[in-house]
Amino acid sequence: MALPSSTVENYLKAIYQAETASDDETRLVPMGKLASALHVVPGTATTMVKTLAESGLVRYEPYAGVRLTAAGQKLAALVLRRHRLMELFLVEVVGMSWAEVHDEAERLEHAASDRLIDRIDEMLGRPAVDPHGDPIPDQDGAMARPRYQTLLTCPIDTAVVLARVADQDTEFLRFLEQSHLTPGEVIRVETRDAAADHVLLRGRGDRSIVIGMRAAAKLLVAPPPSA
Amino acid sequence: MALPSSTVENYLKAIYQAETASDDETRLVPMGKLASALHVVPGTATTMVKTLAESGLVRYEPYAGVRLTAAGQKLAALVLRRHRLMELFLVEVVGMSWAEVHDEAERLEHAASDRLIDRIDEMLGRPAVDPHGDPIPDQDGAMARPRYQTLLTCPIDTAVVLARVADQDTEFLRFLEQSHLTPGEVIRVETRDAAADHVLLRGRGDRSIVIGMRAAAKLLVAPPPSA
DNA sequence: CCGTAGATTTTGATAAGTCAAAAACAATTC
DNA sequence: GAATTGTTTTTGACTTATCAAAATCTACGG
Repeated sequence: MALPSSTVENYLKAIYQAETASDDETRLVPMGKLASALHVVPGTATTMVKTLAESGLVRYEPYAGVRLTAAGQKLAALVLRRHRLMELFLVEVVGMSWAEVHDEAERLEHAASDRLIDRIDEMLGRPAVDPHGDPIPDQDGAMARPRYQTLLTCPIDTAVVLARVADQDTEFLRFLEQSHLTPGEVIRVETRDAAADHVLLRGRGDRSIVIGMRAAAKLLVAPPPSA
Repeated sequence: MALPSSTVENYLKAIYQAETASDDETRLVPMGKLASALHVVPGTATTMVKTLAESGLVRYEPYAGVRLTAAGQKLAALVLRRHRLMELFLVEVVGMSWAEVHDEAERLEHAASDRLIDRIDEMLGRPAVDPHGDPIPDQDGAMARPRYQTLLTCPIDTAVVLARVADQDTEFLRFLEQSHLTPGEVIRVETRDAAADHVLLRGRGDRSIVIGMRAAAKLLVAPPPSA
């Protein structure tokens, strides 16, 4: 089979991410979701998904949605691998900002050869996660899938380690960077106020930070290593 | 004007390189040359060149050929800049082989942002030439254009410095690498034999190397620095 | 100046992606 | 269970880039 175009790669990646972002991962990804993730009109997504189904990369159920096959999952994971290794490389080696590497990697992931990616993997010491804490699949597409709590669900007044940021928006990442809310930081939730839609954090140097609940849900945390 | 597609970038680059490779740079590049450089049929090149002409990037004279306008030249030079900086980066920072970076850069040059390219330029200390000795244009598209002799034209039995290799074929480059015929090496032409179509060189460690005249013409040399 | 060889242009098709808008469907709500 | 609302699919069209093959042009030799 011919190598997938970057359009195909982007569809597979989007389906993969929609599947894993869902509460119930066995649910089909609806066309509307997929279309808006890819910034195309729904009809375009339908057409493309039908051709992906013919290639055996997805299973498509009309009016219901789409799901990756095993082959599609593997390909999607390898795209994510390229993307995440590239992001980490751009941060660690090239010295680009945490906040801006996503868009760059979004294009480079389709241009880099497997050889280059493996070389980067080696240079970085076969890392497990990218700069946002997203896990990096291995050459076979296998990837650790730790289940984290979020700042909305973790215990109050207990130290936790920020493990992963589930958003790639440049402005949001810049804000987090300035607030020292990057993976590895130890923080504590002091209060949550559903009515006010906010979460009050105590961060590095006892700095206090208030973020909205939507933002808090995007910050994934783990118990501190020594606890 | 919208950003040029990578196809447009490749056409401009090919025209640029055909122009500068020509003895008389004022001559138009014929369609056949351009088409074969890009691995397309001549009719495709004609069609594309006409649309480039409408964008003001080339001047096209039917049945005669094509030439870059000032705007086209600048764009082409910036593509070469991206390509050559990327090649040097892949060799110096990523540790890829001299012989294999060309194809990789061929794809990455269309995906890398100006920001990334400038960062790479800075990391490498604003280098003047790429790993093959090809000059690197600056941000404005300006580039030094030294005129070198070749191993066919340089004086016999005189030390010269290998300055540039005018060929990107991986196999050829691998051969040169193994023969220590890379930019910077000091070598000497011992004999040339037109009938036998060969040139006898004395390279590093007095190693003697015989290459054909076609290959010799691709090795550009300069007088040694201290001579 | 005529004919021909070789290059170039034209013409008609094709493939990949995409959109706009009409048609069809699913799922509620009354 | 019929109507309405919101998705989804279909249809027809468009863009970019390409090829195959026919038509045309240029330049050269006689």
